Amino acid sequence: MAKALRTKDKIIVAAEKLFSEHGFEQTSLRQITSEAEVNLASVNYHFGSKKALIQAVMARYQSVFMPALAEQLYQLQKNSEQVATKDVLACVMQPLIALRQVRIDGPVIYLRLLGYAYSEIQGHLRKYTMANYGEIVHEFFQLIQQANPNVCSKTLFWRLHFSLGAMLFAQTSSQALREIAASDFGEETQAEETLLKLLPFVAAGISAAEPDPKS
Amino acid sequence: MAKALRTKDKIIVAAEKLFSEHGFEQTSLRQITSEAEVNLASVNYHFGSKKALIQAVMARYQSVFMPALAEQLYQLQKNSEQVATKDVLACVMQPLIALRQVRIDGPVIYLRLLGYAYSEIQGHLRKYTMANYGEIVHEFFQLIQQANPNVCSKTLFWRLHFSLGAMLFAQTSSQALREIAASDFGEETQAEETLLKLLPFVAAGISAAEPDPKS
DNA sequence: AACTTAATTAAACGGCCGTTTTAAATAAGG
DNA sequence: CCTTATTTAAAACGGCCGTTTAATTAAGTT
Repeated sequence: MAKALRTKDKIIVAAEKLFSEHGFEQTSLRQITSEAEVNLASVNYHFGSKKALIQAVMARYQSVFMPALAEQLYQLQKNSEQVATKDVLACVMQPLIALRQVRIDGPVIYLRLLGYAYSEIQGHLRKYTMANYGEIVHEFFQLIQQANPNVCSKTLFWRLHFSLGAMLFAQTSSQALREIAASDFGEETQAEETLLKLLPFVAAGISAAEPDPKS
Repeated sequence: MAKALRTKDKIIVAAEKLFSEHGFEQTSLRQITSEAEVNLASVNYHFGSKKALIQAVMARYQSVFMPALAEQLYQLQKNSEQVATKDVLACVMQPLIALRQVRIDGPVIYLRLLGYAYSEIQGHLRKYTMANYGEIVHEFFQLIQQANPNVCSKTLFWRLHFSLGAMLFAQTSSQALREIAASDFGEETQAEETLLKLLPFVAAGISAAEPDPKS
């Protein structure tokens, strides 16, 4: 029984690493079981299928991140009458850091997984997220609207997805971009620094004045 | 000889469509040759390999887009002493529209191809682009710097890639997002409208004031 | 017209994929 | 200690992949 959990965990740990590095579909079960040093068939024994393994990996992070996000949003709307866009956005930082409890490099892993999940299994992840954590997502959106009363909801919807795209792209190609930045500007950029640079960018973009419709 | 060009073109047309819909690695040569109604082996005969086909597809669009972008940038810096961020960004619109001359839906196809190219073949596309059109990219960056003298170069580098990520993400998941937006807000969103919504977002993000380093 | 070159075709190659089946080893319960 | 599940292990399954081969057809040249 104790050994069994070991095997299952070894698969999860290896799968998270390889999925976050190469994406879901580009990672084969043979790569995962080789990295985990377990037998190929044990994946299907413990998880049923590759798709189920992917879901298990994602669910493990979502189940930690989403409740933590809900708590942050609750504290924000409780303690402040007038919320600012940057404060709502900042609510995602602590839950991200909380992912260290599932894995030391959990925050980075989760963001990269999210990026691949969005580009590879399109609507699937969104459907799962909305079904299980729809209220949290909805509350996040409401707070963003509250912070930007002069921007129409439809525009905010798009701008939030632009922001998501900026974050996921930056994370997915983070390593390559940081190398280029280092060779162009001489300074090293840390992975977490990227997220800090992102916040003012998306905060300004979300709150930008809507252009004249006659241009 | 006339028939030969037909086959080669039929492959290109089918490949562009399927690549832009499902990505490069997810699209098999058998899908392409089936869609094009040509023999499987003709891809390797006319292009040499799948990788060469991908490069041919991308090069066809880049060779139209990049010179057109260079012309726009030249006109901008020639006619205005003080350039604004939104004007530099607007320089990409006409070259995008010019892609209609390679295919009716060229602009959309090109952006989606770009998105997959960045996420799937990471450094490869960037290397190719810089080797062939490095000066144009560099001039674009210079104009952005010129328009934002108060933002340091390194920050602008990251913000431009955030912008690229926002655009590519919006295009890659454009169809799904537009469906969601339609069901949530009742109005249909056109594909081109998405790009217009993007401009003020990234313009504001790029020009955002840099935050205090002590936060 | 015959001949040379180019283009198309059908079939097969080796390789990796996710999954399943088989049997052996291990742990748990009576 | 023996029986019964549970877990690991190795091998094979069918399927799709990119690529190559060899034979056939079409086009171009003198």
